[in-house]
Amino acid sequence: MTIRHALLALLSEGPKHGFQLAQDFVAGTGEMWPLNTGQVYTTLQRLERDDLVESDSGGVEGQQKDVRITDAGRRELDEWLHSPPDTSSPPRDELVIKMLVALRVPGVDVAELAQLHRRHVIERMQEYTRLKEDADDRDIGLLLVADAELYRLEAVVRWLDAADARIKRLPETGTPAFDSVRRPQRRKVGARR
Amino acid sequence: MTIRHALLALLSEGPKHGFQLAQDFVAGTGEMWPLNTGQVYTTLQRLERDDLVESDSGGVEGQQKDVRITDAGRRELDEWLHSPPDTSSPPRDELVIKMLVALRVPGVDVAELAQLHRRHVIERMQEYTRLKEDADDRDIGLLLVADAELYRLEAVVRWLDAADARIKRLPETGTPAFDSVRRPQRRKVGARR
DNA sequence: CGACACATGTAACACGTTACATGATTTG
DNA sequence: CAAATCATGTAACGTGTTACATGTGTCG
Repeated sequence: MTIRHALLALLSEGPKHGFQLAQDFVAGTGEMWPLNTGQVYTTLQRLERDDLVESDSGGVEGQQKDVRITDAGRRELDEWLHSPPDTSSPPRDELVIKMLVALRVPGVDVAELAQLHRRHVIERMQEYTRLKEDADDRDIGLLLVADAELYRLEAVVRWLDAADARIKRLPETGTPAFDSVRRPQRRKVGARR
Repeated sequence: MTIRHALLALLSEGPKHGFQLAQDFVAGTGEMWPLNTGQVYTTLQRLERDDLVESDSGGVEGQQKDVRITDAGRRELDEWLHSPPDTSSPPRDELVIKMLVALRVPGVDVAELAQLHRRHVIERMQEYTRLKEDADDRDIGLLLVADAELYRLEAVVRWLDAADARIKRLPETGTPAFDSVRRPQRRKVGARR
């Protein structure tokens, strides 16, 4: 749903054609987030199907075709801008799942894994820091995206450290495989939502 | 690719059938991440197609069918566990995109938007904090997931504040629509990767 | 002319989600 | 018996990704 609404937002500036939308999007993120041009057209088709945009129907094929946002599109955009992402359950984080399941894989040193990933994250933080230093101060898109990634990665490092501490505090180091395979499903009381 | 490998990990403990995998996954996250049972079966099909797992072929239909991980599956799992998520470009963050494009939507008060989202995030942080307080100390899955979400949300708050500051520091408050529609595409030099 | 940017699209595929259909087994 | 749980699956849909095919305009 992200690209969809982003295109809507870019169209709220005024009518554009597909190629320009793709470029505007990529340029707007300081080239941090690439976007395949082809995807723009498929997304535009869906937007048009849902009456959120309209285009110069008929016209010459192969020529540039201006796309306009509709009133319904403006309403949809406004709602999206003001709605918080995903109130239900927290987003599935690949690294979190990785560490979680690693606990159950026989023969894996989880603490070592945590350190491995920690090093990777630190390296990437350094990359983004360098990138910000070299960046044009006016490229607000790049700066905001780099900021976001830096804060996010910092949080990952903190979590890895906290997770490492939690795991070391764990009592049972015995093989969990035996338990888990045979143990009947325990019943949870008061599951949330 | 996340579920796929998570199932592989759970199967490395020993042979299981689909339903049990689904339950193990959900229980392993302290019920934080739901998983539709149906998806497990489709994912298992793909895993079997790729020779990462094998099952008791033929057997009685409708009965529980044990699935085993293969050697190739073990190698794949090990590689996944040790590889850092997505080195190429930073993950697309919906909130970041939202704020980025909001800058270009006429008639939107971006600072106000930032505060709106900030409040939402703070509320969710409080929820997860409460959840952790009420949780069973032994439910390592729930604790780790809640930790991850808390650190993540904290980073979001920091970013929102930083973004707000950056935006207020911006010089041009004039209508950007005019520029952007007419201005020819500027050329970026030295685009990264 | 040839390369390159501009411009529009399609095809195939992977992944995830929801909803639904179907039965077997257990238990109040 | 009826309801809940266990268990396996399919169908439809949305979104995203990569790769490809096709053509126009411009400029050295």
